[in-house]
Amino acid sequence: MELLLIGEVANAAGVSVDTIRHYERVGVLRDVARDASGYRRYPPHTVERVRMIRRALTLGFTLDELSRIFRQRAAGKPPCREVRALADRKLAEVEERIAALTTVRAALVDTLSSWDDRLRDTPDGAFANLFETLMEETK
Amino acid sequence: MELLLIGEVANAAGVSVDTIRHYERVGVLRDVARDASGYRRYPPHTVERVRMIRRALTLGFTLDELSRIFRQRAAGKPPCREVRALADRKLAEVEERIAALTTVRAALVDTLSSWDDRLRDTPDGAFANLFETLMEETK
DNA sequence: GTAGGCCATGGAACCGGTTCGAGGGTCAAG
DNA sequence: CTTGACCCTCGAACCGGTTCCATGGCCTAC
Repeated sequence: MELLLIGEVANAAGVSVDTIRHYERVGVLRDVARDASGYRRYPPHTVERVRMIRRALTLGFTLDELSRIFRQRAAGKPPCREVRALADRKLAEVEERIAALTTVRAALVDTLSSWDDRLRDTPDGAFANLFETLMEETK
Repeated sequence: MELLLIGEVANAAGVSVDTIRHYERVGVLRDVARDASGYRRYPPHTVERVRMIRRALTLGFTLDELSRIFRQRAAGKPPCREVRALADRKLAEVEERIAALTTVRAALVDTLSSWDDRLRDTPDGAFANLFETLMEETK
């Protein structure tokens, strides 16, 4: 089987070589064999591994969590139940953030409409003092 | 009129004294008079100003943007229209983030259900290799 | 006069993932 | 033998808002 250079892996996975080395450093990619020149040589499935990491990141997992999970797995202790529980917490977090952002969006829409009212009554070049209106809406 | 100490302002506005000094440093609070001991003495309406800043932050404005706006206003150039346009962009950003998070949430829900399927078939103490399933869902 | 609470300063740490920089090897093509 | 595209390491910068640190002055009360 042909082993890949770091740049090939990076390219195929759509990340930078720095990112690959970073992943190794924090332990989500394991140390890999080196050729005579000291270059890292990766088995092809590493690309999938990197993509999997990226996907886990977008789902809200952190590199630190992934590294802990992989370490635990390498130690022969299947972390599946913990992983499942962790994903559950991620879901709760995402839902919280959506809720918070939805509130923000509503507030922003309100703010915009009140600003537009105010701007209609403010001649060009005058001060509408928009930010001063921010407080009344708070309550 | 009684002037407030920094701790009093911080307390009333629900932030730390460090935050107040930070706001001064980045220019969202203007430099304020000092008493004989070198202590900052704030007019009471500063508390409202700090609350306004916090509210603007929750709406997605950055300290840097606020500082620019305040500077422009202090220079006699009403930034109202620009501020309005900026808020519009903030709204768009918030909506983008909500959309992104909604996608993530759906993916997470899918992931959880497929993991649960898999866990049902995996005896305790065995490896379910949950993360390996992450890629198929991508496409 | 000393303890405890407030205030001052400038600079650094924190979060997490990524990128960049300096300084230096390896290798193939022209 | 030089050019250019790779690769290596280790450490630091970046984003933004907040907090923390060391070091020191001020003020009140016991």
